[in-house]
Amino acid sequence: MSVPSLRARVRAETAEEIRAIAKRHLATEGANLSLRAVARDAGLVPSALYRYFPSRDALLTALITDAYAALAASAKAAEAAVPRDDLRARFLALSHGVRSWALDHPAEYALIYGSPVPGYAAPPEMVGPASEVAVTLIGIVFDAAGRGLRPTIPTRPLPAATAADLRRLLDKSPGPKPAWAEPAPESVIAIGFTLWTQLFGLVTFEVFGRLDDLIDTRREYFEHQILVMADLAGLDAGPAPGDG
Amino acid sequence: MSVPSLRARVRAETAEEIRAIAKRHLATEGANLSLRAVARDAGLVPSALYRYFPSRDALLTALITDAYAALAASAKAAEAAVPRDDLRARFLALSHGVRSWALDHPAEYALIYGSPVPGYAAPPEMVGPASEVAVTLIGIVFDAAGRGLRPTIPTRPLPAATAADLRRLLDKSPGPKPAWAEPAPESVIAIGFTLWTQLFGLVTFEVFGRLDDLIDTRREYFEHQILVMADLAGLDAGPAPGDG
DNA sequence: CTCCAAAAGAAACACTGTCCACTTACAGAG
DNA sequence: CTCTGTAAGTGGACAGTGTTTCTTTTGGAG
Repeated sequence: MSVPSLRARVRAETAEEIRAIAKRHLATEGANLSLRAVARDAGLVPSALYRYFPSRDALLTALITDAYAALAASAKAAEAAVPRDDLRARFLALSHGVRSWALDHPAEYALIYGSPVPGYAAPPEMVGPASEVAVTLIGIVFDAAGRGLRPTIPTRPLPAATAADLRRLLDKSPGPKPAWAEPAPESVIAIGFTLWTQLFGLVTFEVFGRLDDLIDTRREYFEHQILVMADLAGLDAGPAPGDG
Repeated sequence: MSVPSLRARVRAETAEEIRAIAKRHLATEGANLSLRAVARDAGLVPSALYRYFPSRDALLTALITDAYAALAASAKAAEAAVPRDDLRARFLALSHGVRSWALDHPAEYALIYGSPVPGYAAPPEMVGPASEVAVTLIGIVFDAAGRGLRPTIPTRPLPAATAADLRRLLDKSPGPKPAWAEPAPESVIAIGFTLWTQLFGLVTFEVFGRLDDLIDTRREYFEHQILVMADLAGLDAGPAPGDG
């Protein structure tokens, strides 16, 4: 079992090629992915595809997994390339990372952030990849809170029930707990959710054409709206370089 | 031509029944609407349906039009039931109107705010119904600006190009122009777009299941996030009643 | 070399949207 | 009233789909 057999390797290769072809079809044809068409392009008979994916939905699921991973990779790479002190720049980079991947892969983006597919229920192992961007974003607002940055708006008190929801979420998540007491971590998460919603709202509107005939300067508009949210959350540049 | 002929009346009736059946199918089956299944339920042979809708996409378009109208009706009715002085309550009512309709009609909501259908391009006569909610929302922030309400955050200057976009939009829109000079109407529109994006971002996340296992107290969470945006925009209750 | 299991193929089934030729039924003209 | 043109509805076909079953080929292990 040390080295995978030739059969196993060529099998993995074929599966990978099928995924690639399916992604190409998705990009050109749109959401209606035809199993038979990708089989044709793969030089296979339709039923042969069932040796690799038990159903069309399974192939779709594989593409969804890949899409989540690729989106998160784009977003996290952009965010990681920025000095960690500069909270505002980290949020901006993360946002642009999400947006640019989405614009480059609109069909795949629609697959993960568009209408849920009818009978499809996300397998439990998908919640990780699916929430990577949100987790990274929450990490930024947590860092900000840890550094004493405060929202520019007086923090609106959370409804008690929702605060309990968010606290439960915090307790369930791994990693060290926040060390500060003020503001309450729940309200920091709530602000993170605000940014998260706005970020994907902006991207979804742009990718799905809701800005057509309204906004021509897409990138400027996006950046402006993101910066407004950074203002709202009180995300600010860190101390001048050479301070630590 | 004064009174429609019997043939015309029964024809309109049949078309309406087809739409109703299609909506029922949409609600139960999800997005994959089968023309043949609709025809079966209507007691018709599949090809007979083509006397009423030239294609499946045309039927879909009819449903989309209805959905836009119904959503706008729900939102505007809720908004209109609130004293016009109370900008915050108007925004809150509009938001709840959008949310409750979306939750009651998730499949129809997905049709209009989910992934765009592959080959489909919205006909020009759809831009009106499609933007009714946004127009109403912009109306609220305009009213607020006219009454001297200001965002709680210092207004971030718009990028010049985007400001031009928004000004063009304002010039193109009918109705009286805003009478105040400060803040610039463009930045008021920009704030309206912020609220618009957040509103539909919140609703879409909830309807599409992105809040599953995260937030149980959906309504409280939604209202909190909406109120945060009202805070941001500086929407406030009007003067005490009996002031005008 | 033999044998077995994996991979690929062939064919069928039940669907789908769409088109075409044909029949039926009705509204209006003479 | 009859005649006629048009609209509505029927039946059948076509190409395409996802999926299953059975069969054939083929590659690797003993």
